[in-house]
Amino acid sequence: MDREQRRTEILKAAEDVFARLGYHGAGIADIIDRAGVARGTFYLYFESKRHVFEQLLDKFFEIIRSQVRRIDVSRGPDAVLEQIRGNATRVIDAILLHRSLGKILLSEAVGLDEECDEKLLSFYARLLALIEGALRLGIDGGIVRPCDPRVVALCILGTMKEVLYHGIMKPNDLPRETLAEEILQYNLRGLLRPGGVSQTRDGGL
Amino acid sequence: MDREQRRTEILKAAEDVFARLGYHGAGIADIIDRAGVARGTFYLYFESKRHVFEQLLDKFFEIIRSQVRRIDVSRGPDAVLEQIRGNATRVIDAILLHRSLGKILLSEAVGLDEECDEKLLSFYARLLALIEGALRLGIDGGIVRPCDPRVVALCILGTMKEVLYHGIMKPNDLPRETLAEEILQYNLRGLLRPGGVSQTRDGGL
Amino acid sequence: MDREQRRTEILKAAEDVFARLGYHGAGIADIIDRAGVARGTFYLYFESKRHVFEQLLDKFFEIIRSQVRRIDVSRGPDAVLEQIRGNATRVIDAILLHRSLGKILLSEAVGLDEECDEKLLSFYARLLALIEGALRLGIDGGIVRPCDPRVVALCILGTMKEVLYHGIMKPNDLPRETLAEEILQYNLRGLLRPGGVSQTRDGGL
Amino acid sequence: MDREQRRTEILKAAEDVFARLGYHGAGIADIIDRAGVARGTFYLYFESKRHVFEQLLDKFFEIIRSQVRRIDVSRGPDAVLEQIRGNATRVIDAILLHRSLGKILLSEAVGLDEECDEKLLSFYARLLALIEGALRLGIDGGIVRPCDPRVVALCILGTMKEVLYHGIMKPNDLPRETLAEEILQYNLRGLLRPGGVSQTRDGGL
DNA sequence: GATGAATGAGCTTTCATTCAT
DNA sequence: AATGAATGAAAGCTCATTCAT
Repeated sequence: MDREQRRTEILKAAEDVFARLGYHGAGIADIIDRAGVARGTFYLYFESKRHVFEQLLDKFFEIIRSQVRRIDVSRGPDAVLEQIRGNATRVIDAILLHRSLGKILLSEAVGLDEECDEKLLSFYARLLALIEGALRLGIDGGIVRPCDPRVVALCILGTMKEVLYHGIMKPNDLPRETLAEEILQYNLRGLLRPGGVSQTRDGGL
Repeated sequence: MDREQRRTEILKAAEDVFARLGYHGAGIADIIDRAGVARGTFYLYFESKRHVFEQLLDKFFEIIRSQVRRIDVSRGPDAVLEQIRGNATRVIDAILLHRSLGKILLSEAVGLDEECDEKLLSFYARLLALIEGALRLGIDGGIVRPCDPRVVALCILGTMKEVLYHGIMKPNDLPRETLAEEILQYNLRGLLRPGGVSQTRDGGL
Repeated sequence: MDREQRRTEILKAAEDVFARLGYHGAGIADIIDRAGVARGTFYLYFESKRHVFEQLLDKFFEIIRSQVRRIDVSRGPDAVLEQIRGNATRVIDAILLHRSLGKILLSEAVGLDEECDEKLLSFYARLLALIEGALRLGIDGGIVRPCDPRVVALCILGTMKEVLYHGIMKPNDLPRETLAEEILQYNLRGLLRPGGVSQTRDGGL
Repeated sequence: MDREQRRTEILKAAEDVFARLGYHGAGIADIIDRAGVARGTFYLYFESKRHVFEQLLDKFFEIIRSQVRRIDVSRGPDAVLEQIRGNATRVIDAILLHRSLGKILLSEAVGLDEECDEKLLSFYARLLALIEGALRLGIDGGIVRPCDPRVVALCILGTMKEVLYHGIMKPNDLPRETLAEEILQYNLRGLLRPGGVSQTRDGGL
C-alpha cells in the first residue's frame, strides 16, 4: 500500500518532468529531485528511465481507452452521432485533465527507443483501426459519405491530436467546449457552407 | 562557391541521418561518415549539431512557403477552391518529394531545445495564421460555414500533418493522389453524406 | 545460543555464495536470499561484506590448522615420512570436504582489501614457516637432500594449492587418493626415475 | 605510429594500475590519471575496462609462449633436461621481467568475467597439456618415473606459480638464479636425499 | 531482534566540441 | 581549409550500508 503510494509519487514526478523537459531533456536527477527521493530509490521502483516512460505511456493509453464506449448502431443515425460526440468529449476532457501525460504522448512522437516506438505506433494503429471500422459502418449505413476510410481515419486522428496539443499547450486560449464542439462540427461537416458552392466532385473541384 | 558546395553536402548528409535516426539518435559521427568529411570540418561549416538541425528546418520552411500562392478571392468561390486545391497539392507534393525533411519536421515535433522549439512553433504559428486568414475570408465571403477559424485552422493543419506523416512513413501504402484528394474532400465536406442526417445543430448533435 | 545459530546460518550461506560467485560477484542480496534473512539482519551479525569474508577465511584456517599434527622426529626417517603423509592426507581430505571454503581461499587469491590480503598472506606465511621448519629438520636429519628450504617450501605449497584447486573445481576428474598419493610421491621423489639420468649437478643439468 | 605509441602508454598505465590495485580495485580514473590522458581518450583506444584487461592477458600469454621452445628428444636424456632447464629459465626470467603482468596473471586468478575466466582457464589448460605431453614422452623414454601425468603436470604448474608469485611480490628476497635452480632441482629430484630412505612404495611410505 | 525501504557515493561509458598539426 | 586525436562534463545505473518502524 505504502509501496504503491511511493511508486505513484515517483511516477507523478516523472510525468511532470517528462512533460516539461521531454524524454531526452529529462534526467534521472530531475525526476528524483522533484520526487524528493534518492537515486537508489528511483531504481527500487523502476528498472530504468525508459521503463518509467513506458509506464506513463501505458497509463495514458489506459485512460484514453477507458473513455471510449462501444457504439450502438441500432438506435438510428442521430443516436450514433450522439454517442460519437460522447466518446469524443470524454476523450478530450480526459486528455485535458491529464495535461502532462497528454503532452508527453503528443510531443514525443517517436524515435525514443524501439520498444517505445512500437508502443506508440501500436496505440495509434489500434486507434486508427477503431476509427476506420466506425467509418466503414457509417458508409455502409449511409450516414457517412463515400470516402477512403483509411485516409479519413488519419484525418480524424490528425484533427484530434493537433487541437488537443494546442489545448494542452495553451490551456486558457480556447474553452474546452469550443474545442470539442468545433472538432466535431468540422469532422462531420467540413468547411463548406451547405449549398454554398457546387458540390459535385467533378464540377466543383 | 566551393565552400557553399561543401556546406550543402554536409547538410544533405545531416538530412538523411536525422531522418533515419532522429535528432537524438543521430551523432556527429553519423553525419560526417555519410558526408565523407572529418570531424573538424563539420564544425567549420556549422556551429553545432543543433545548428545544422535548425538549418534543415529553415530549408524545409522555405520549401513549404514557396509552394503557397496567395489566393485571389475576386474570381468567385469555385476559383478560390481551385486555388486552395492548388496550394494543398503543391505542398503535399513538395513534402512527399522531400521525404527526409518531412520526416524530420513531423517526427521531432518539439522538445529538442528552446530555440528549435521556437522555430517550429513560429513556423506553425505562421502557417496557422495563414490558414486562419483564409478561413475568415471564406466565412465573410459566404463560402465557408460559420465556425471558429482558430480551431478549424488547427484541424486543417492536423489533417495535413497526420496524412503526410503516414505518406512519408509508408510511401507505397496509399497513392499520393488519393491522399491529396481525400484530405481536400474531407476538409471541405467533412464526414456526413449531404442530407444524410439532420443538419440542425440542436437537433442533430 | 539462538543468536549463534543464526550467525552460523548466515555464514554458511555466505560460504556457498562466495564459492559460487566469488567475492566481487557476490552481493549482499545473494547472501541474504540464500540465508533467508532480511538485509538488516545480516548487518546485525556482521559488520560488512568484507567482515563475513574474513570470518570465512578464519574458519578455513582453523580447519586446516587442526589437521596438522606436530611431527615427532625421534622415531626414525620412515616414521617421519609416515607422519608427513598423515598430515598431507588429512589436509587434503579436509579441503576436499569443505569445497566451498577451499574454492574461496584458492580463487580469491589476493587483492580484495588490505586487511584480507594481510590475513591470507599471514596464513600462507605461517604455513610456509611450518613447512620450512620441517624441511630444515629433514635436511639436518639427512632425510631431505640439501636445498634452499624457503624456495622448496614454496614449491610444496604450490603443488598443494594447484592440485587441490583442480580437485575442487573438477571433483570427479581424479580420485582423491590419486591426488594425495601423487602429490606425495612427487614431492618426495620429483620427476626423475632413480638412476635414469646422471645425477651430478654439473654433469647432468 | 603515434597512435600505437599512445595505445602502449595507456596499456602500460593499465598494467601498473591493475598490478597495484587488482582488477576490481582499479578504476578507469586510476588508469587515465597514471597515463595522463582524458577519460574519453581511454575509450578511444580501448572498448572497455574489461577489454584492456584482456589485452594485458593476451600480451602476457604471448610473452610466455614465446619463451618456450619445442623440445628435441633425439639428443639423449641429458640434452632433454638441458632444454627443459632452458625453457624454465626463460619463462621465469620473462615473468620476473614483467612483474606487473605476472602479478596480474597470478593474482586475478579467476572470477572477473566469463570471457576473462575462459581466457585464463584455456591458457592454463594449454600449458598443462604441454607439460603433460612432455611428461608422457619422458615416461615412455624412461627418463621420468612412472606417475599420473595429469596430477604431476598440476604439481609442476603449481610450483612455478607459487615460486614466481613470491619472486614477484618480494623481488629482493631471493635471487632469481636460486629460484630457477631450486624449482628445477625440486621438480626433478623431489625432496628426498638419494638413497636416504627406503624407496619401495609399500615399505617406505 | 528483525525488517526492508531508503540512501548516495561511486562506477563505467558516451559524445558534442575543441585545437594542435 | 582540413584533419582527427583529445577532451571532460554529464549521463544512467549499482550496491554496500543505514535506520525508522
